[in-house]
Amino acid sequence: MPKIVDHAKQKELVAEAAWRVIRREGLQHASVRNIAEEAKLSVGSMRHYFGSQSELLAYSMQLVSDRCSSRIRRLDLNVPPLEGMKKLIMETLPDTDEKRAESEVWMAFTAQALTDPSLKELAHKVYGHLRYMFEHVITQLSSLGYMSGDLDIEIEIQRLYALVDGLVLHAVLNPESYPASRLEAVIDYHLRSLCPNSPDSLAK
Amino acid sequence: MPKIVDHAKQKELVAEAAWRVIRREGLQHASVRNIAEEAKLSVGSMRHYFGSQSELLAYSMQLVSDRCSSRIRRLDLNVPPLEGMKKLIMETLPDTDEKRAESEVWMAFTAQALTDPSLKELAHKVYGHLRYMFEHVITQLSSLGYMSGDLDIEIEIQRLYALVDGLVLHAVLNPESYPASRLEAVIDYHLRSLCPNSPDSLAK
Amino acid sequence: MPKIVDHAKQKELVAEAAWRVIRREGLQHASVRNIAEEAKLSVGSMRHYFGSQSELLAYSMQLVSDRCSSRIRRLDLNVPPLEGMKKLIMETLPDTDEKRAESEVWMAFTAQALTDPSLKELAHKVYGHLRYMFEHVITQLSSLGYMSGDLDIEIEIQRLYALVDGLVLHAVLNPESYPASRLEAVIDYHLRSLCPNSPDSLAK
Amino acid sequence: MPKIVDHAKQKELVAEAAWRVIRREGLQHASVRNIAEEAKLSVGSMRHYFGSQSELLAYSMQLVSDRCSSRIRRLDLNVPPLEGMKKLIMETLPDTDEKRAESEVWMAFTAQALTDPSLKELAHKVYGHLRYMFEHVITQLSSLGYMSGDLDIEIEIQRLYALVDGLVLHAVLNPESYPASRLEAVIDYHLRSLCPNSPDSLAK
DNA sequence: GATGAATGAGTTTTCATTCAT
DNA sequence: AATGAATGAAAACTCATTCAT
Repeated sequence: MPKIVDHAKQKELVAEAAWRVIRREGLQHASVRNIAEEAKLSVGSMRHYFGSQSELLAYSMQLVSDRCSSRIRRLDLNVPPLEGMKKLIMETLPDTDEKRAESEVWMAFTAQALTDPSLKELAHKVYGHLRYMFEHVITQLSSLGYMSGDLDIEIEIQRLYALVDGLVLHAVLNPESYPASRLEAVIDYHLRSLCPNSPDSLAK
Repeated sequence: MPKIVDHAKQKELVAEAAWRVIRREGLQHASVRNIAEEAKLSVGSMRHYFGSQSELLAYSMQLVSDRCSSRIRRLDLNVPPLEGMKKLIMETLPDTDEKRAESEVWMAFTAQALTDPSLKELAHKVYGHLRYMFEHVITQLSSLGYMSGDLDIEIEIQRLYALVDGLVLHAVLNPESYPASRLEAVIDYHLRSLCPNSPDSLAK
Repeated sequence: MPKIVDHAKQKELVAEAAWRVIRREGLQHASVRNIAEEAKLSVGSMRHYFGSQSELLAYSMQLVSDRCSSRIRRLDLNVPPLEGMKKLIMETLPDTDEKRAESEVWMAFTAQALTDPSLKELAHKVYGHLRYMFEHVITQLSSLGYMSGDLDIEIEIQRLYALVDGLVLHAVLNPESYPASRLEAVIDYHLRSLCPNSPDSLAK
Repeated sequence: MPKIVDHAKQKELVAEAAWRVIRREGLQHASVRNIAEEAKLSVGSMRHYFGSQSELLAYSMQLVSDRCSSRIRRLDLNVPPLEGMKKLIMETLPDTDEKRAESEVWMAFTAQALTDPSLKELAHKVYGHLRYMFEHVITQLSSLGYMSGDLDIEIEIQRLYALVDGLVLHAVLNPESYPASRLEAVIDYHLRSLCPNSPDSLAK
C-alpha cells in the first residue's frame, strides 16, 4: 500500500511546515493558509490530509512527542546505570537545534493546551509518560542502592521532573545562557547529588 | 472639567478583565472585543486607556510581574534566614487561587513572548529579576554557612530557579496534583537538601 | 481543476466597479466593502484578485492610463500632420462620457497621489509619458516648419501640456461649459496659433 | 468685543492645522482627532469653533480662497498694464512655499468637491471669481489694443485660465521642475504671444 | 485527488459625535 | 468654556471552511 506511506509522509511534511511557522511567527499565526504556503501546498489539497485546523495542530503536537519517544527508544542503554538514566533525561532537553525546535513548539502547544481541551488531553497523556519515565529513573537509582536511604521517592520524582521542565523552559527562553554543556552540567550535578553511593561516576 | 476617572485604576480593571479572558479562553481569544465585553466597556472607550492591543497585553503581562513583586516587597522577613528564603520562593508558586491565576496568565504570555518581540523584552527583564532573587537566596544560604562547602553556586542557582519554574508549570497544568501543601513540601525538601548545616529547621 | 475564471478580466471588472464608486461617492468612499458591493462580489473573494486595498486602487489608477494609451495606439494617423497631432491631443480630453469618467477618476487619483507614495510613483510615470507625447507633438510641428522659428520649444511643451491638463480639470469640474465642441475649439485655436505656417488647416 | 477676534483667530489656527495635516497625510486623514492634535487642542474644545467636521473642512477650503483674494487685493497695480495683468496671474501660481502649500490644499479640496456637494458649491464660486479675473485680464489687454484684432476673446479667456490651472497642477505635482522662475517664464511667454502690439515689455 | 474561488465571520483600528463634569 | 470619557459604526484585513471544476 504505497499510497498510505505517501499519505503519512505528506502529513509529517505538513506538520513540520506547521512547526516552522509556529517557531517563526507563533501559534496564533499558524493558520491553515500560512502553513499551506510554508508547505508549498494549496489550501484545498491540505484538506486531503487534515480535515480541519484542529486536527492538523493536534497532529503537529503529537509529532513532537513521537519524535522524542522514538529517540528514546533508539537509545543504546548498554552503559552503566547512572549514565543510562542520564541519557534518558538528556533526550528531553534542548541540546541540539533539532531538539530546540521541538521544545519551542512543545512549549507553544503546552500553553495553548491550558485552554484548548483537544490539546489538553494530549498534554496530559504526554505528561503522564514523562512522569512515568522519571519515576523509572528514580526507582531504578533507588533500588540499585545509589541513593541514600531516607530520600522521599515521590518528592524526588517531582523534583527531577520539575527541574527538567524548568531547564527546558529556561533554555528555550534563553538559549545563549543554556548551551548543551550547561544543561548537561546541571543534570550531572543533580544526579550526583542524588546518588552519593553510586559506584559509577558521570565521566565528562 | 472632564469626567473624573481614575485612569490608573481603570487600566488595572481592564487588565484584570484580560486575565480572566486569557484564563478562560486563552491568549488567542484575548481580543479587544472580548476583553471589552468582559470589562463591560465599549471597544471604543478601551482605546482611551490602551492605544493598541499590544499595549494592553504588554500592560497585562507587566501587571502579573508587578503583583508578584509587590507581594514579595510586603513580606515580613523578620524570621530565621532559611524560613525567609523559603517565603521568598513560595511567593512565586501558585499556592492560592489568586497566584494560580497569575501563573496561568504568565505562562500564556511567556509562550507568546517566544515570537512576540514586545513581550520578549518584558519576559527577559522579569527573568533577570527572578534570577537575581534566586541568586540572592543561594548566596545568602551559602554565606551563612548553611550549605556544604563544595557546592557550585552557579549551578545551584540555575537548579533552584529551574525547579521553581518547573513546579509552576506542573502545578498550572495539573493543579489537582500540586496543592499548596505539595508545592511547599518540594521546596522544603530542596532547601533541606541544600542546607545540611542549617541550625534552623523548616517547621511545618 | 479549479473553477475557471478569467483572472485578468475579473480584475478589470472590479477596477471598473471601483471607478463607478469613485465617480459617485469619491475616493474616500472607495472602500473595499463598497467596491465589493458595486462589483456584486463578497469582500472576501475580492481578495483573490487584489491582496490589499492599495493594490486595488493602484490597479484602478493604472487602468485609466492603460485605457488612454490603448486608445492612442489604435489611432489612425494617416492624416495630415497637424490633424494627427490634434487627434493625439484630443484623446486625453474628456469629450465623451467614457473619457469623462476616466478623467474624473484620474483627477481623484492624482490628488490622492500628492500624499500617497504608491500612487505618486504611477502619477509621475504617467506624467512622464504624457510629457513625452506633448514633446513629440511640439518637435514634430517644429521640424515640419509649421511653427515660427523663434519659438521656445521647452516652453511650448509646458504650455501645451498645462493647457491640456487645465482643460481637463475645467471640463471635469464644469462639464456643461465644456462640451466636446468647446474642447476641440480651444485645441484647434491653440494649434493654429502655434502653426501660422502650416499648409494644412484644421477643417471643422 | 475681543472675544470675537480671538474666536476668529482661533478658527484660522485650526484651519491652518488642518492644512498641515492635509499636506502631510492627505484629506482622508484630516480627521477631527488628527487636526485637534496638530492644533494642540482637545477634541472637545474644537467643537466650540466648528460644529462638525464638514464645517471645519469647508472653512479650511474657504480660507485658501480668502488668502489668495486678499493677496490680490493688496497688490500694487500702479505699474504698466501688461505687468499689472501678469502680477494678477502670478498671485495664483505656487511660486513661494506659502502659495505652494495653498495650492496643494486647494487641489485636495477640488478633487473632493467633485463628489462632495458642500465643497462643490464653494469650488464653483471660486471658479467663477477666477474666471472673472481672467476675463478682466483678457478684456483689458484687448481694449488697450495690445492683442491682435482677430483673437477670440472667449477662447483666450479659457485658454489662459486652463494654462494657469494646468501650471498649478504641474507645479504641485512636480515642484522641482517648476521653480518660480519657470512659472514666471511660461506666463511671460504666453502674455507676450498674446500681446504682439504691447508697448510695454515684461522686463525680467 | 487537487485546486483555487467564494464566503461570512472574525480580527484590530480609526472615526465623528455626544455627553458628564 | 473646556476637557476627555464614552460609544457605535465603519474601516482594512485574515481566517477556516465549503464547493465547483
